[in-house]
Amino acid sequence: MKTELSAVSAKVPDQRLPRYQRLREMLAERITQGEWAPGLAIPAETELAAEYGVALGTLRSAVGLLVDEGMLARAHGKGTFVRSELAQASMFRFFRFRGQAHQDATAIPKSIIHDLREVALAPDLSERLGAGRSRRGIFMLRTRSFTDAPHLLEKIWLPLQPFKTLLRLDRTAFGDLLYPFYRERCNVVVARASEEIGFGTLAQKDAALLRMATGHPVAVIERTAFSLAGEPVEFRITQGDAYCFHYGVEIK
Amino acid sequence: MKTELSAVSAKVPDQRLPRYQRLREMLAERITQGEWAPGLAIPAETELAAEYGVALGTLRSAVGLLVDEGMLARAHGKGTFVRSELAQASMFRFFRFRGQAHQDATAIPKSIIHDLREVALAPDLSERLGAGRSRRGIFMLRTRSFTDAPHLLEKIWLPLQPFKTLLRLDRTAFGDLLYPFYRERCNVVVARASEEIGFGTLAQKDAALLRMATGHPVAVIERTAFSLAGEPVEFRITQGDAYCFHYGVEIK
DNA sequence: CAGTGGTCTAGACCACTCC
DNA sequence: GAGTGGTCTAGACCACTGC
Repeated sequence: MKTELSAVSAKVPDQRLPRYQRLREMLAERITQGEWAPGLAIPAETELAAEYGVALGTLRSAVGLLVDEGMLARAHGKGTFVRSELAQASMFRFFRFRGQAHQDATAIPKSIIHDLREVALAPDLSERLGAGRSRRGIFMLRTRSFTDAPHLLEKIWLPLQPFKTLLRLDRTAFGDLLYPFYRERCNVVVARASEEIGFGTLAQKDAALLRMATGHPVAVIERTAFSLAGEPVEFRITQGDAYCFHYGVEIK
Repeated sequence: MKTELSAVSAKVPDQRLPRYQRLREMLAERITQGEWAPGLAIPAETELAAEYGVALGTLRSAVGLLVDEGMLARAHGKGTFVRSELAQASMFRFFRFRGQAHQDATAIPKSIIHDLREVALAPDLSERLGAGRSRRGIFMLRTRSFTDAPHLLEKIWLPLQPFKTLLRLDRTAFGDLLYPFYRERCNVVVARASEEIGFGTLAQKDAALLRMATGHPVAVIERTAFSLAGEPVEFRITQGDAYCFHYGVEIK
C-alpha cells in the first residue's frame, strides 16, 4: 500500500511544517485511533518509510519524536511498540514500604473508594487537567491497603470528559487498579506520568481515614498522568506515612 | 586542522561506543576545558565535521546530545553556543527546594567540606561500591548552602581506587561540584545514578552541622553513582529539611 | 537465518541571520 | 551574499532478537 503524505487523513497537518513533523502527526493519529493497539509493534521503519514515500531517516525522526513523548518505545532487534498504559503495579515498585513483610514489589494494594462525585474544578486544577472549556470534573477519594490497615490516602481529580461514565458506576466495580479501568471504560490510555514528591503533615480529616494522628508526617506525591496523545487526564495526590516511605529513581 | 577521531586527546573515549557518542565526549571535553568559552559560539558544524573527519549527520548527533543535556544551545542562522551557566548541575535539577527565593533550578549550592579521610568500608558499603578486594575507602562529609545557612548534609563514600589522589588535596580545592572534579582529578566520568528517597529524623551530630534541632524531620536521599563503564564509583547520603524538600520524576 | 532498529555516509537544498 | 543551522535523500553496514 502506498499512502501519499498529503492524503492520508482528513486531518492533514500544516503543509508548511517539516515533513518529519507532519509524519509524527499522522503516525500519532493512527495510534490514538487504535489502528495499532497498545502493547503491539507498529510496522517496521523501512516499511513505513516506503508507505509514506519518505527516506528512512525522515521516518526515523518522526518516530523519534513519538518515542521522546512516550507514545512509542523502540526495542532494538524486535520492533517499535505502542506503549500500553503504565502498569500501575510497575509504578508501585517505585513506591514501596520498607521493612515490612509485604515488601513484595508486585503486590497490588487493595483499594476502597470513600467518595466519588462530580465537582467544580478549582482554577489551578482545571489548568492542570487542560479542562479549559469545562470547569466541571470528577473527584475521587480512596484509601489503599497492603494488609488490613489503610496505608495510602489518594485524592483524584479527572476532567468530566471523557470520564463522565464513571459517575454512573458502582464504587465496588472499580477494582484495585484505575488505569486499566480508564482504558476499558473510557478509552483513555495513560502513557506517562509526572510526579512531584514532597513532605507534609496529616490534616484532621485525612488522619481519620488513615487511622493516624493529626499532624503525623507524611510523604506527599502529586502525580499528573498523561494520555497517549499527551493530554493531562488525571491529577492525584497520594499521602502515606513518611517514615515508611521509599521511592527509587534511575537518573539518566 | 585535521583531528583524528582516535587521537584527539589523552582521554580517548571507549572505542566500542558509537562515533557520535565519542564525539560528544570530545566536544564536552573541549567545552569544560574552556577552549570554547561560555556564551560564545563553537565552530560551525561543517567545520567541526571536517576537523573530526565525520559526516555532518554524525557531528550533528553529537551536538544534539550536548544540546539535550543543556551544555550547548543552537541558534538557527547564528551558530551553536556554549551555555553560560555551565549547568553541570543537571543531576541537581531533581532535588530543589520549594517556596524559596533561590528557586533557580540551575543554581549550584556552595559546598563546605567538614571531613575528608581514609576509612575502612563497612561490608555493605564495600559491596555497594564494588570494592571487593580492598575494604579501604574515602569518607567525605560536607554541607551545601543555597544562601548563607547550610541546607544539605552529605556523607560520601568512595573506593580508594581510583580516588586516592583526592586525599592529598586541600579541601578548598574541591569546588562546588564533585563530578567534574572526579573526572579532572581521577579520570572517572559519572554516567548515571540511582537514587532512593526516604524520610527520617536528624541525629544529634548531623543536626548540629545543619543548625537544626535533633529529631527534626529530613528527606534522605541515598545515591549510588556509576561510571561510564557501569561500575559503582560513589555512594552518598544526602539529608535536608523535609518541609523544604521537593523532588520531580518523569515516569514512562 | 531473516527481520528489526542503530549508526553512518556524502551529498543536496532550504530557512534564517547578519552585513 | 555569505555563513549558519535545519531538513531530506538514498544508499550502506552493524548490532540485536528470535526462530
